[in-house]
Amino acid sequence: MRPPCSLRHTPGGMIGAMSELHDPVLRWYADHARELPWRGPGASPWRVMVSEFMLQQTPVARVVPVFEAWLETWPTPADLAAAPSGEAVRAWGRLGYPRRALRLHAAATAITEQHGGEVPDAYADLIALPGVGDYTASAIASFAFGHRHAVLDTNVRRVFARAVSGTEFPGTAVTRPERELAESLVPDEEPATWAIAVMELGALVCTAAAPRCGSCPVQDRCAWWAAGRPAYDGPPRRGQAWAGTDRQVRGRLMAVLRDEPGTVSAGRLEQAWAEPVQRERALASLVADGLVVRVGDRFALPD
DNA sequence: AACCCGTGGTG
DNA sequence: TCACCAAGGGT
Repeated sequence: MRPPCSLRHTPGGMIGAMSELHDPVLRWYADHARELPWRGPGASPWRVMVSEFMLQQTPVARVVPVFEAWLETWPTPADLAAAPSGEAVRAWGRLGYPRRALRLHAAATAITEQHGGEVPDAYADLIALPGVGDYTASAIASFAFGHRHAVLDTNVRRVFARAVSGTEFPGTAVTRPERELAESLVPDEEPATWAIAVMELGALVCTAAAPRCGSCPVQDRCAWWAAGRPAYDGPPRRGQAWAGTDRQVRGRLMAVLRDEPGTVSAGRLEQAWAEPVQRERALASLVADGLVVRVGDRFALPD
């Protein structure tokens, strides 16, 4: 039997609800964990790191094929660092937010130059890398190296919001009590398994839109369920405008550049978006981001 | 703190 | 159908 949950920290005085979560969640995970190419004993820290970059705001199903091809092409950080950043952007394909590809390339360069080509295991070294924030640093330190960290992603935050706090969704930003709760729940033994188990539960059962409470291992311990699944009552959560935004235009332009092996004429970009003011603004922002370079009167992905 | 950054699946 | 949202990070 696992020892009872640590009671060192008791935010909110919710010890009872907290300490009962571990065993059912871990048992559920043992039976329902997906086999993913960045999991398992064969998963190198680099594989974990690449997967975490790709999974930032992008669903698992879309990541898997790109991930496989990526690791085939660049099996180590040094391999990626040796390639032109534009090739990383091209290989990123349609995962979205292509600045992530640029940041992953920059992180690989930093790892090659400053860490002997090995993904660092310390949170402080990880979060210093481009494109690595609190979540990604915690995830790599935990999943790749087994370190004890609270891994707070959108899934984990939602599970704790419901099971412990009794609200349908967490707040916009991570609060101090929320972080302390998450940290208090991380077990001393196999903390990475706990982190990934809660995340998986949020991804497969305690989902945002249509939670499968009938299949949930902690339904009988869930504060939100006990309260009758009350509807979200917090501040309105901002939507993500799309049609007509610069993001849409940038996406159009990047799609053209990805699909061309060499340079692209200005005329070809005009076909992607007719309205000149917004097109030029978007193109300028792509150049400023380093996603596009001007080559004479033509355009291309960077070297 | 609020806003920006892609893309596509889904209920 | 269309609003919602997905293993966030940077500014």
